[in-house]
Amino acid sequence: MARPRQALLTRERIVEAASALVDAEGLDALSTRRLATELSVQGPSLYNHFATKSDIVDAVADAVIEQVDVSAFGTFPWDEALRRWARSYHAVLSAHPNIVPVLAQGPGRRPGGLAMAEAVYGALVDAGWSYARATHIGALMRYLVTGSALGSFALGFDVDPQLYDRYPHLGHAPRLAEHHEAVDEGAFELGLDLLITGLTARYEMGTR
Amino acid sequence: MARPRQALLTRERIVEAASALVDAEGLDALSTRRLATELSVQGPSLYNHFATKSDIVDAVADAVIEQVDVSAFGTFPWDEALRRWARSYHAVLSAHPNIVPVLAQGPGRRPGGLAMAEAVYGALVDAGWSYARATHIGALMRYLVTGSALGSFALGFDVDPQLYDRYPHLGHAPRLAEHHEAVDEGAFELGLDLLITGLTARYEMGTR
DNA sequence: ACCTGAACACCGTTCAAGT
DNA sequence: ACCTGAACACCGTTCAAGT
Repeated sequence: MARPRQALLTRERIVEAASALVDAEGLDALSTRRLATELSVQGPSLYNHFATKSDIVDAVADAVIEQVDVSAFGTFPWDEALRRWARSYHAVLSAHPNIVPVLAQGPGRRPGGLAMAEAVYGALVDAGWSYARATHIGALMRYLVTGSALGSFALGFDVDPQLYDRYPHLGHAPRLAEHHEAVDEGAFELGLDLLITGLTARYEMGTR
Repeated sequence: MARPRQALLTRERIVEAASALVDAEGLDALSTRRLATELSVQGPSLYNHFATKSDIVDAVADAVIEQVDVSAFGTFPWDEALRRWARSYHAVLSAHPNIVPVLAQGPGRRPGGLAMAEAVYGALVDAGWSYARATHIGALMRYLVTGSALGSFALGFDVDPQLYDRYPHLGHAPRLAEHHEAVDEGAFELGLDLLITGLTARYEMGTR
């Protein structure tokens, strides 16, 4: 087969297959040859649609960010909007943890990432926050969300109980995994509440 | 050359060279062959000292964590200790950003990571925080520190000004890079202050 | 325009052979 | 015990050849 009259690949199909592969088996499992096999073509065919593998990864990352709901910024006061956006951002990234290392690097040139930054920053500035503080708040929210999505805290400890013999306070560590969702959610919600409550207090004091 | 009478390699020398390579050129530059070349041996020689490349990466990560100063937990009240530890943790990770994706996965079986967790968790529990809250606070601090060290917020935006024509609020984005240190530090310090202040308030209210 | 096979310069890891 | 060369099964990417 050389060129078929109907193209075998589209950017959309490639991104879909790549996303599924990353979600199912992780970033390391995404190789151009493996992805091509999944799409029933040969590796080099992908280069007719993307210039590099990195561009494919970026497209996967942006498809995830586009799922984040920023609509609250149009309909709620800044603090409630921030809370709703952060929860959506957190939920989306927690559903796709394998791509988080890419998202944690920032929006770069990705349209979805830039659109999200525009919505957040615009809403904060419109609410009266200084440019500097609006930037800090946007950064801080990204730190919290990517930091929590990047690695489950509760699953970050090896389950071998014997490992903790030398650490008197860590006896419960190997059993954290059993309720890791509650632990990770609890930590995120605590952080979100502390940040928003603290920001609201400062806002009302006029230190914006 | 077969076996020399004095071993050419030690685990220490391998970790040192690997750390230097990761710091200078990033995790992707760390290949067994490249690392071996740096040490004037052949690739397979490394396997006499480490079982897998992953074990080498873990050793590099733990060498970084061991630099974090946890001594404040013995000498200061929990809130001040938390603040001092977090700043040290942040400074160390910011000095070695390329290894942060590994650290963000948790301590696993790494002794340095476990020792740090022991110090933090122990101090919080001793101060009167519940097991659940102590876990949440430890998680939260890791989220903030790894999230901020993983990718500079200010450097996460492409510098091409034309890119921002469609985003009315992001006109300053390409110039964030000029003062990225101040921006990233400001966001981290804001976050740290909001978290500790909020935790202190809850502690004093008795909700531990 | 778009897919292919062949090729290049890489990977991590195994293993028998050497001292 | 520890280093080596050869080998295996992989990588990302280029490119001329095909329709």
